[in-house]
Amino acid sequence: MLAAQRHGLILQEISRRTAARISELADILQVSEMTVRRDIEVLAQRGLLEKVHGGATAIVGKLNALELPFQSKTLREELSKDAIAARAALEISPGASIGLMGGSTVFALAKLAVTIPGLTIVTNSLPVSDLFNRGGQQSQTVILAGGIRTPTDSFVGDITVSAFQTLNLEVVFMGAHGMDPKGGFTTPNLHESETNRAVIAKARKLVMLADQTKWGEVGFSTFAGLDEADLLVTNTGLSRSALSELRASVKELAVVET
Amino acid sequence: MLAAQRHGLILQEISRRTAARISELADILQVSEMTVRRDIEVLAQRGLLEKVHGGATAIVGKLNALELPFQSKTLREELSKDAIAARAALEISPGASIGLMGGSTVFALAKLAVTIPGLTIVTNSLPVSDLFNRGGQQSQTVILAGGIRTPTDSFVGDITVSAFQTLNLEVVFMGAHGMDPKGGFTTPNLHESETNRAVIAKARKLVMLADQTKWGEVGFSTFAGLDEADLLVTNTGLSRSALSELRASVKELAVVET
DNA sequence: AATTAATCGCACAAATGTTTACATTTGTTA
DNA sequence: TAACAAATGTAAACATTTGTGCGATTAATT
Repeated sequence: MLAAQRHGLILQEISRRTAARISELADILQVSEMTVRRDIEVLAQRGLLEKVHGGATAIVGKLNALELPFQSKTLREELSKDAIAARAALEISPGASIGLMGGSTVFALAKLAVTIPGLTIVTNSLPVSDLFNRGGQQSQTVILAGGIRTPTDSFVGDITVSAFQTLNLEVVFMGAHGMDPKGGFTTPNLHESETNRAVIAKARKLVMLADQTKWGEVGFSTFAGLDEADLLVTNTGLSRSALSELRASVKELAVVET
Repeated sequence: MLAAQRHGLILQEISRRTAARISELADILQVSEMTVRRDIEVLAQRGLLEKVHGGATAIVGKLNALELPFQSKTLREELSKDAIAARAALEISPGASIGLMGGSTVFALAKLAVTIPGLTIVTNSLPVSDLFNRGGQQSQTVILAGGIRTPTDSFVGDITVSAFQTLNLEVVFMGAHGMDPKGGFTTPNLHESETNRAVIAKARKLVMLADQTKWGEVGFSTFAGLDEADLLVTNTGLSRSALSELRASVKELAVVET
């Protein structure tokens, strides 16, 4: 891995979690602590993070407060999400009206969408709203569908649903906690599930985003069958049988390299 | 956990509760009391909190400015808002359904409302939602009315309005940028004005909050006449003639000492 | 006022993190 | 591919942070 890549990943990790310790970063990046120290040294020199005893933190005044939406999980997963998001972004044409539902994978897509001009975005995710609010284009319109707030700063419930129902979206992008031939797309949160179902019923085209770790997972509540996805974007790492099951179920399948 | 992270958490806790004792913090942070002492020592050195026997307290003006969303203009205005909010809070009974519209004065009220149990709160203000999200009670329900986001992190527009229209609120609390016998209650933001108008039309009881600096100000758009307020809470400092004009217009007038 | 309880802060040891200097690996160029 | 430069890893000396025990100090209670 290139030093520049490492630098990027360190910044990403720090901005995501507001802080990280040397040992963690060394472990994640599979390099020695000394190398991480040197990386942090130069990044601190450039004012991109702050070096503290034991690790590094995001710069207080900068975008740290905004960038902490989704915590934990591994960097590897993060890379998968980014790859999936990149493929999904091809489905967004400038000037389109799109829906972005809450979740970390869709958030990765949102990061790419901020540069696309003329979009009308409807989302139930506060992190997504924050993202466009901070870095979006003048030509974009962002509507946050309100409602009841979940621990992950998404909004769900009747109010949320009715906001989506007023608006006609060309594409809706959605993540899932689980993806299974029998269980379909699932989530552990019942309210989120209801909200998703209502949005799907209204959507003209549904693009599901789910990395290979979701396969075989069945959450508490199903909000869609596999066959309801007009396009499923996932990444390599699924077994041959899983792929053929998916290919048979979803209308279109895209598998990206991680 | 990094020392820097601990410092952040301590400040957060202090700002939320205005004070905390060493033993509590040590328990929360899972470190020894001595470590908390040392942390508090450096934070006090930096002027971020005040060290007292038994723990630490927030510094009156300073910490609020860092954590809270609305820039403190003068200290006097801040105190006025708090006094007005205290009076307005009397209109909230436990278990009530209330509306809290965006604005710094209403936010001051929201800070008091977090301790009232059983409330159902509908707001178009992200800062208010954040406030309850962080410090609210289990028994409270908070609904954020989504829509288009303004620079002050309120939401406005059709979506916002329809969220309010679904719900029946006992009282709605609202601020204004201007208050004038001819101009009525005004704001410089047209969309905000439209949203306010729609909410007022639905509200059973309207409580307006406006300090004396608002008197005579006429913003771009009027959203209500003075006579539409069921209760106006303001503070001392208005002229005799202003008071008599207000008394004649609004249904009920409360003037608080600053 | 006397007594009790809680809190404070010092000193030291243990654990953790940093730095320096040098060895090793990896990449680049003639 | 030899020679060199750059990047990375290793290890020992050094510095910082943290926890603990304990007497001194402050608040609370009788």
